[in-house]
Amino acid sequence: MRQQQAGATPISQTFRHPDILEIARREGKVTVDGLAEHFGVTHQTIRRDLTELADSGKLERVHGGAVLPSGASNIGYAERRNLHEEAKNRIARACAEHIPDGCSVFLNIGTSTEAVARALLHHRDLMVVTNNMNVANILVDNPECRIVLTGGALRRMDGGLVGNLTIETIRQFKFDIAVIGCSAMDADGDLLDFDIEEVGVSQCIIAQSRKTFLVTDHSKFKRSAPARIASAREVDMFFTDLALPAGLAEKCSGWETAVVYAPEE
Amino acid sequence: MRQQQAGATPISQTFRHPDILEIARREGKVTVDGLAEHFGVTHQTIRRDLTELADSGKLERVHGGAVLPSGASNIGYAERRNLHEEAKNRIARACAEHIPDGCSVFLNIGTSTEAVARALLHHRDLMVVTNNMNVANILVDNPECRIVLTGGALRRMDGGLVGNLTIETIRQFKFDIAVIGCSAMDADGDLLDFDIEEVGVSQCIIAQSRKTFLVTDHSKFKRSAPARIASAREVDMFFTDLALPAGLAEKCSGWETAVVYAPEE
DNA sequence: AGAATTATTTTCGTTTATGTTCGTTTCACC
DNA sequence: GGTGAAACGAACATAAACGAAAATAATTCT
Repeated sequence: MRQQQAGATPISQTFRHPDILEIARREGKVTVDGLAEHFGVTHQTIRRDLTELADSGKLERVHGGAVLPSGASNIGYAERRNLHEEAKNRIARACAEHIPDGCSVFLNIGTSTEAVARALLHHRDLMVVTNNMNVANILVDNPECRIVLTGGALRRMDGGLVGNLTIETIRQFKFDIAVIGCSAMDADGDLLDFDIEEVGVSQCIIAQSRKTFLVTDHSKFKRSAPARIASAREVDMFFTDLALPAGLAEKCSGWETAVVYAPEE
Repeated sequence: MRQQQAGATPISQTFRHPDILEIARREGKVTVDGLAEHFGVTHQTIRRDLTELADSGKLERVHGGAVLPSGASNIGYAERRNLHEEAKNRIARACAEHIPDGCSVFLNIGTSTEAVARALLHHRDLMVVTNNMNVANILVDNPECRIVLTGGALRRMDGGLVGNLTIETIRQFKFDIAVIGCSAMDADGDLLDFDIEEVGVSQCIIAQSRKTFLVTDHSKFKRSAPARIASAREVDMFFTDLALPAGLAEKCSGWETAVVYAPEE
């Protein structure tokens, strides 16, 4: 009789709940079948879990599974997040493995950096500075992580905080590691972006960091973009999923830019 | 050997506790069975350990073991939000009615200001600046609202962004309306707060605004707090739910502070 | 060393989570 | 718009996990 939940439904506690939420956040949805197999339990058990998670507002129940509660998610962005999602998560995990506990990190705008945030959920004693509201919302769940947001106007499209406040804030810090993405990358090893303002931010981040990590999946190799952020020469570690285009790998080794491939597993 | 009473601190400086936390953080979870075997003790002992760790908030108990606390450890805040929730919403609606479309507004930290944010979900063409992540997350759902976040360290307790970045950001704006709350209010009409840092922020907000709106439910009239934000004299409109204490209403009318009561309906 | 306190184990009745079964609802396909 | 298959929720049985309390072991203190 001692520990009674205050309100109405005494929600059951199980190992699965945190995992289910993590999967849901990563994949955007979960299925009863998939979870039943993943955990090796019956469908009915998963249904109970999903019902409870839905009752407490963490998920939204649909036939056959559950999805993230509607609300904040932006459609176009959500689609882009699902694009190459598997690869991004692999890359992010590889990147997180090279981020030691206890260091200070900047996470830039971008779906890839958000994946890194999710991969940092179990790191300890981090200090994360970010101009990305989504990153902040993700890392709130890591109680051992100090979160600092740069100021700026909230861009609904991607949760980014933009404007001159951003750079001003960044100048006040010196990071151990900067984690950045890019919209495109050309054969010369130049990192490119669509948004000129963001380029300024990225350059500033690189300047304020001891090490620069780049996270980019292979789809960026084929594209181009108008604004130049920097050269891969300035990057210390480059995390990606597939082999670099001809010539680039050699350039990187010449520049002492370590290339880490996230295995397909 | 007697059982501990809840009120006192159930101190048990077992050497196992740090290890258990260490394992939990590495694995994300711990099992009673696993720990019992690992330490060579009985299940019951491990259960006691886990109960203690859970009571002190380090872990979250689940059937068969424990997991890391699932983020948002702001139980106190959630409770406070539910406190007088109805009144807060009424007050917030009254306040929102006095905020015209198309103006610029600052929303400060606090449960009352969050209620105002919810009441602004259907306003148009607003520009809202805030140091409260919750406010930003709420107003994301209003597509006709520009949102600017101040920079700062994220305080999980209440979603506040704190630190000197906050004031620096605020200084760069001039608001039509500032919406602030307070922790307490005394008979002289002074607005009080528990946190001295927040007082500085509130004062800065008032200084940068053409009008100041105060939202506070009647429970604040009976309390006190150590730090002084300002006098109600500097407030233009004061939104509350019940009649002001004797004398204060007269003072307000002398100060040209309009008092708006949110009807019980 | 002996008493007092604290930590752990043992035991036992109770609670909780899960699997199973079955009738009902929902969805997708014709 | 009807039909079959899948998904669903309720009810029950069971085994595991649980908490309380007494018994035992390991401390600390004087």
